[in-house]
Amino acid sequence: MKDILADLPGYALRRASSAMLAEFAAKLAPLDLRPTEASTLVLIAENAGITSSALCQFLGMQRANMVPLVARLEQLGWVERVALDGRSIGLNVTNKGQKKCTEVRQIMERFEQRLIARIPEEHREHFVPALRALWHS
Amino acid sequence: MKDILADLPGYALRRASSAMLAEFAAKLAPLDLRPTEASTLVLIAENAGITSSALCQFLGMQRANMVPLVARLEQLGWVERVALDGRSIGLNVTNKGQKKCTEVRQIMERFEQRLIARIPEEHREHFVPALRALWHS
DNA sequence: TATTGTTATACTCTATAACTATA
DNA sequence: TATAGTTATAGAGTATAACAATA
Repeated sequence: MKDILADLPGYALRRASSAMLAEFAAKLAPLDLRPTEASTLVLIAENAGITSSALCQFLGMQRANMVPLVARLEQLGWVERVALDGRSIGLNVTNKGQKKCTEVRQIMERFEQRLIARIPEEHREHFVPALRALWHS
Repeated sequence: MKDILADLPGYALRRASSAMLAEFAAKLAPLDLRPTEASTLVLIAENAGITSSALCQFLGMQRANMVPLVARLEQLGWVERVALDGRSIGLNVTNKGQKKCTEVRQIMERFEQRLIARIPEEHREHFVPALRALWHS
């Protein structure tokens, strides 16, 4: 089998990313949270009162896609919305949500540590800088 | 804005991957091919007579998802199917498909070169090895 | 009995277009 | 006039379950 894709950085990037995302999703599944929901919850917790728009700008997604996402977190009682003015709505994590958030953070940290551990030591320090060079440009 | 995700390798991996994939998809769009279709076409070209199952095993996807993919390539007249026995079907790229494949390869190579160029020189050699460590385990 | 190809279905993430209410 | 939130819709990738036909 000719493996002409395996040496392509773009292809390796895609495969590694989807493998890691699937693993992360599996770890989150017991909490009934998708990766995007988990990231959103954690970001709201760290930035009390943030608006949906600011969140989207930061996460690099469209505002429209945040609507059902926040709606679900609100319905679960983990996030609450407070009108800032007649147009903007600040997001906060509830007490109940804080507990969930702690669990999420634990899973995230464990996951990230295991991910790093899998990268051979001599490549580790280069990993995030290389990724950020692609992401921020 | 507290940026607690930005330093997480898993998050950086996901952002970089989705950014690059979107860019790759945009480059392929004029050929009316999605990234997965392009990879499939190129792999068939390099492995004449390969079966759908083998292709899926290599690409890390489910057989079921290959069906509409190959069907489209066949309908476009770029791939043809030849029964190997009563059960397996070998895939080949047609002459018409070879021309498209050359275009795809050009776009892929240009894309990969630009991707590599964006990574600061001192991190470059570490990039694919780190990704492969995540992907193959 | 295991494998190949297939159908049907659903989930996750993401995008665009268009609308409304407000700043 | 630009922005925040929203609705509706679609597309791309992927997964599972179940099935028929064949090895």
